[in-house]
Amino acid sequence: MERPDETGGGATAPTRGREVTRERILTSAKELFTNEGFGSVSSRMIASHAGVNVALINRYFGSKAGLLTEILREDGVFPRLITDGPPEELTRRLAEHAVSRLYGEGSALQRALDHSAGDPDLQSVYQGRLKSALLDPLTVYLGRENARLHASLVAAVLLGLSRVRRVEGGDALRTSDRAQLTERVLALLELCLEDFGAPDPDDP
Amino acid sequence: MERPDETGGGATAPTRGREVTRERILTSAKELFTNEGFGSVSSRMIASHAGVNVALINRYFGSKAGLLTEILREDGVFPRLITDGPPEELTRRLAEHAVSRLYGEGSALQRALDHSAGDPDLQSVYQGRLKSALLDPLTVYLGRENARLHASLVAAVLLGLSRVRRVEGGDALRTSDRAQLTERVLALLELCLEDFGAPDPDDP
DNA sequence: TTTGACAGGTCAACAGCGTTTACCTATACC
DNA sequence: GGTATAGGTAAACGCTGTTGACCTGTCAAA
Repeated sequence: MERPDETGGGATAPTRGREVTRERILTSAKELFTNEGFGSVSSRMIASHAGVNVALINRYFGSKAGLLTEILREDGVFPRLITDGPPEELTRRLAEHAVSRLYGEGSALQRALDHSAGDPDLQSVYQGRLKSALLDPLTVYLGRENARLHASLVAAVLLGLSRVRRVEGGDALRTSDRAQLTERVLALLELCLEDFGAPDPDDP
Repeated sequence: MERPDETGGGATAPTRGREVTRERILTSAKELFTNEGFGSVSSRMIASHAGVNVALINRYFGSKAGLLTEILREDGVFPRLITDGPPEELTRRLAEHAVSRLYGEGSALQRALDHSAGDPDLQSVYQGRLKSALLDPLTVYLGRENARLHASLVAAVLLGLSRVRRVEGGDALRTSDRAQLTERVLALLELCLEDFGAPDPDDP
């Protein structure tokens, strides 16, 4: 289990071994997924890019989808977005993040994977991720009646935006003034979170 | 040992022939895609269900994705939703349609294909369809400044809802009163269409 | 009636995929 | 030195969508 390499005193980086191989695969997969998308990159491509045998992908990650899950596990921007910062600015944080994604900012990996969303093999990965990275923390964070429903509406707006961007290439959603767009998305999110049956709190 | 086809004078339905075979494939594919989704249904499954040779799918439709394109070509609910009815009720029509989809109503085929959205092979099919069935007609229909942007926002909300439903299984989005949900979606859509820079018309 | 053309259908193969199985090999410990 | 074992390998499995070569039945002209 332990790495006898460093305990032995030798400082040379090993080119084999569990951790090294895992890392090689992760790095190559991340790079290839980013540039080509999940569906277009085969296990054999990843393996050969990593200089590693194909079978090792399944040995270490169970499956190609498992490899992606592992990659995504490290990179959770939404939970931080939700909890980091004052609650009254939650919607603004989310809106600005969504708009920045429309403008092609944000993680290249994320963009590539948005592009691959819907692959049958990724279905469950994406479902789990949407839940664990957005719906669940947001539901908990809201912690009020119908929290899940409000969270789902917010998620719908956020996901819908990135989906339309994918189809439209972002052109249509970028024609207008960015600040205006941000405000509009902000308003949409706030409308999602508004209590049911309650009148507009700004308009008593 | 079939009898001579209608050209021979007989009125009996032929079991072979270009149109018959095409129709058999289309029918089987529609049924299988509806029940299993695009990605889970193989060409060979379609062929055997239709009682037809696999190669004929590619002969008549070019590819499996081409077959799906042909199926979708006939079924355009959104263009009708947009143009059929008074303009002032457009958002209500869209909202009610979206909510009915959340409740599992509407075309089973559509639901199944939502479920398969994102398959790499379907990417272009879906992009074309979203444009031709929703974005383009809506843009034309709005026909005002920033029409494309407003249409994109509407599309984002609609697509986002169906996507979250897919992930959540529709549970979260159905917990509340349906009428309330419809009103909320309606409000979201109206907010999408609201002119930029214009103040709330209900609140002069 | 014979011939030829040709649309429609069949079959087997191709290259690729993700994944699994059986095997080898180099290292670590007794 | 012997041996257990983690790490790595090669070859296959069953599947996919797709293709090209080959039949076959029907029709039209000779």
